[in-house]
Amino acid sequence: MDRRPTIVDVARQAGVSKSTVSLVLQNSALVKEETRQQVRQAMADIGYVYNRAAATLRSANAGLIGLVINDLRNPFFTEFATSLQMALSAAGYATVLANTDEDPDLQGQVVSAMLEHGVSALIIAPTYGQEDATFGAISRAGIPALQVLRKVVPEVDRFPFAAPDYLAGGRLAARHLLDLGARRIAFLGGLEGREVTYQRMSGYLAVLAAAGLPPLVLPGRPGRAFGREAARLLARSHPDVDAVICFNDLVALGLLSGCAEIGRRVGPDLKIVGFDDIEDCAQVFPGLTSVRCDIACFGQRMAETMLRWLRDGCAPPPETLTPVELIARGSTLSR
Amino acid sequence: MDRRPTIVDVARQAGVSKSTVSLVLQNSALVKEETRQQVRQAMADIGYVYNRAAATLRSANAGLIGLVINDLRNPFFTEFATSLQMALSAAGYATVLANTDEDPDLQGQVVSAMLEHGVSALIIAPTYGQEDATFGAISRAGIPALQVLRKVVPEVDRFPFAAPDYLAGGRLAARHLLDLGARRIAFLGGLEGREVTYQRMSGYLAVLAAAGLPPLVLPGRPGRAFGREAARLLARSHPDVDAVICFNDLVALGLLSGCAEIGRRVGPDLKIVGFDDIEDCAQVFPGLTSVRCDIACFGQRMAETMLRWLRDGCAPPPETLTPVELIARGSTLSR
DNA sequence: CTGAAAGCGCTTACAG
DNA sequence: CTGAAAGCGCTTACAG
Repeated sequence: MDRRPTIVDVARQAGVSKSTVSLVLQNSALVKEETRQQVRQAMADIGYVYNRAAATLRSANAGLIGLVINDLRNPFFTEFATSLQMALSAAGYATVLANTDEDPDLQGQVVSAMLEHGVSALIIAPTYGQEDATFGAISRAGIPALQVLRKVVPEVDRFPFAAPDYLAGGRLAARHLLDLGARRIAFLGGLEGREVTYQRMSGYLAVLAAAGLPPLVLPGRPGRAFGREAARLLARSHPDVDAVICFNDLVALGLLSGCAEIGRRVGPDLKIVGFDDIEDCAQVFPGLTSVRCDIACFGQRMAETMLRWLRDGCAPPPETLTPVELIARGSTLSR
Repeated sequence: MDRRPTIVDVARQAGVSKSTVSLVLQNSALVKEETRQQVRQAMADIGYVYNRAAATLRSANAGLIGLVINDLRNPFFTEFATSLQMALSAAGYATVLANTDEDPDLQGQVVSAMLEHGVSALIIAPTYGQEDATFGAISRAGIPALQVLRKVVPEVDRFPFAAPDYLAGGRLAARHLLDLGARRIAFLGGLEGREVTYQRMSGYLAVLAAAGLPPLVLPGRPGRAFGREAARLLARSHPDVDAVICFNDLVALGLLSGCAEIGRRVGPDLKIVGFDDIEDCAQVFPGLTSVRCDIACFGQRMAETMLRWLRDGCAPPPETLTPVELIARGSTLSR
């Protein structure tokens, strides 16, 4: 047997027609149990492998879902992608994954490639820029698509949006610090002009305004390197700052390292809150207080949402915000 | 236009036959430049999207490569998967990715699913267990497949193996510590019975044996949590240990946290070397000395290797070990 | 250089 | 419940 066996080979082996084999493949209730057994046995005997390309061509369902991620190296997104992929896999869908590295051109390319491959749906943690090119192409393809974690196009009826409730998270973080007696609270990291930065910052701004305290916003790249440098910057240029809310955990973890480096005590001297609650937060010392988005759960939830949309035609609500909670750890203890 | 346009529609629009359109799609030199332009224009005009499923059915090349990873949450593997995917994407291949979470059953499942999807090739960072089920299926499908980072089946002619030179890495780490005056060096982490654990340990064992020093091996799960606990274990049960080589960076970073927690000075009191050199190593304080595997480069290299195999039929050598180097940082400084 | 025809391996109505 | 036939959108020889 040098070529791959087809349903015709299976049919011959089992002594039925190829239509019957096809029905068995689809778990149709039309086929008698005994026949089903025979067919399955025949498949096993000749080593049949289902050819999805052929099935796709006829029925226009590839069983393939595209997952596009703006920064897959960030553990927050890794966890998201992993939990989503595993949930889809359990439901019989394979995941085509691409990292766009915050590059809009790359994003356009990979989305086109996925559409050519006939993905049945797309879940996209988008990057900013060239939104029309990317989402226009998806729109023309007419497949279900979810924008997650960042809203980059306003058409949430066509492209429903879901994310953790960043605003509430920022509020929780700010209140936590106020309750602990902090009086000069900064917001650190996140690129200026990005909607997601503003989202994560706005709860903080609201709480400070309500308390009659002035905000201090120090934008920066959302990675460890910036956080680490910021430790020096804070000590030198803003010695009055007694607490910091970071754009994400990477910035916060960098800041933690930076404080260790310059010998500033995290907790008593400077309280630090991260955002996302990636796994590292619980493992570093002192532990990093963070806003838990439960991204693994969020990933599973997005998988279910998409499966429901695909299977029952039941589109999700235009906007979904999932709850967040504050996890207090050593980085905000006073001693 | 409610159905997706096909090459027939493009042909009609451009006033040529559908064969010609197909040739244009394949960038065939047979088509006159002027005709090519017309056809491309027609595609753009009617919003044509290439249907790869149809092409695959006829020509048996899906332009899809499967990537199977045993632990995608570990930044080492994330970086590997990301760099590989991006290199494949640049070459026009889409990547189907799955995390197996070290579960052999899951691995069998996702590999089957990928074969059904007609992946042209497979790159697999395998888990231990049920090797025959997984690799038997790949073998029957007859597609090129690479086992990377771990060798789990001995048939390296059929499944070429590539990984960083772990043995050399262990040797570098041990020599580095001996040169710095360490006299009681432990090897920490890695599950017993796994080939990869032995690989990473063997350079250490060889160097210690040559120096006439007794080894101390403390196996454990390859994550931060184990490393952190190990700080206590070492201080209590093995106070004479003055240096540690860790199975991977996660263990080492956990150990770093654990030492901070119990107030043990990393460097002067205890020297620590990690393995992999993930990005965090340079960002923590003190910086973590580690064995650099340059996994991003390794990922790109594997992409090229596979592309050459696929395009030129040029199979890689049965075993490839890529060089590693020791990156010294604060965690092995004496003060 | 271009066109007409067959065929890849399935699914889908439609008869029986 | 099962079978014969058409067709999904391409590619691939084969003529011209």
